[in-house]
Amino acid sequence: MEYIKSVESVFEIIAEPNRRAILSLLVLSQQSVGEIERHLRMTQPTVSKHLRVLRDAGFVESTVDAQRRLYRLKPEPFQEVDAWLAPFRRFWSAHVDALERHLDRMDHMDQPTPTKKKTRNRARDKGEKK
Amino acid sequence: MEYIKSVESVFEIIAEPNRRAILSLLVLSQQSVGEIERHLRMTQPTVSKHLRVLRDAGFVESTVDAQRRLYRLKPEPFQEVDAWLAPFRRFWSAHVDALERHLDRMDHMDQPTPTKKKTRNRARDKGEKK
DNA sequence: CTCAAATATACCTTGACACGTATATGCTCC
DNA sequence: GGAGCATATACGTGTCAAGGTATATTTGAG
Repeated sequence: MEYIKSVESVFEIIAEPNRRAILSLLVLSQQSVGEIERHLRMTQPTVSKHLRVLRDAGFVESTVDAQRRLYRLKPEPFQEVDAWLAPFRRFWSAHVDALERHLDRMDHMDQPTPTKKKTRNRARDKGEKK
Repeated sequence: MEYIKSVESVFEIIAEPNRRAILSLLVLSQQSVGEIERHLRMTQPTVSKHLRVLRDAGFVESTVDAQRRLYRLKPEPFQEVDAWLAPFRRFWSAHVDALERHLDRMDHMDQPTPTKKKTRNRARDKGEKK
């Protein structure tokens, strides 16, 4: 009966690490399946399947070049992510401002530590692993 | 052997629709578990479990208020998503610009329409930050 | 100390999905 | 038209996460 596959949300698409890797590669320039395969060390079927998902979700499109297919990014889904992020961005920028003010105040207190002025190491916070 | 649960990426966290709903609710104001439960029509264990995941991932933090726990957002993980999006943002804004140039050219072809010159709706523009 | 309310966790079941191997389809060149 | 490369799909398998129900934990009230 083939139910409509129900377009999964863009978030489920980018939740997969290999798909994010493909997208990050394609942002540099368009690539063929084989090139992606070699760059990312994935098997060919895996690449093809992820590309299928990405194409169905509108993240990429392809053109035919002889036997190759060249894949390139499409902007819309990224804008969707960005749009979702917008309300939170307003929220967090307030926080960052507060944090920076706080840290600036700390800078004046003491600490001759060789902390490179501008390069506050954020990035992580909880003790994640790697 | 209990492998380390390996902090899952922020993308896997926000891939879950209920979790995105919780986040969207919390961006308005902090909420107790019960309030979230009622607003979103989810069972209490489901809410608690998602909050646990969100807390472990650093998306939220909680404070105790009598028997209630009040949950509120934390900004860091959102910034992580935003950072990932950055390269693509450069990419897609180029596309939007191209589209705008295209549309501007169309404007000149005919149409004495009083199209407000400068105000093509750009929505994004990334360079926010007052 | 006991009860009740609010929240957290345990256990189980189910379904989705990512991967690998094998195979099908498509395109080019001879 | 057949050989060979590039890409797509089918199928079987294992893993893992999400939800439900039941229960534990914490806190406040009396």
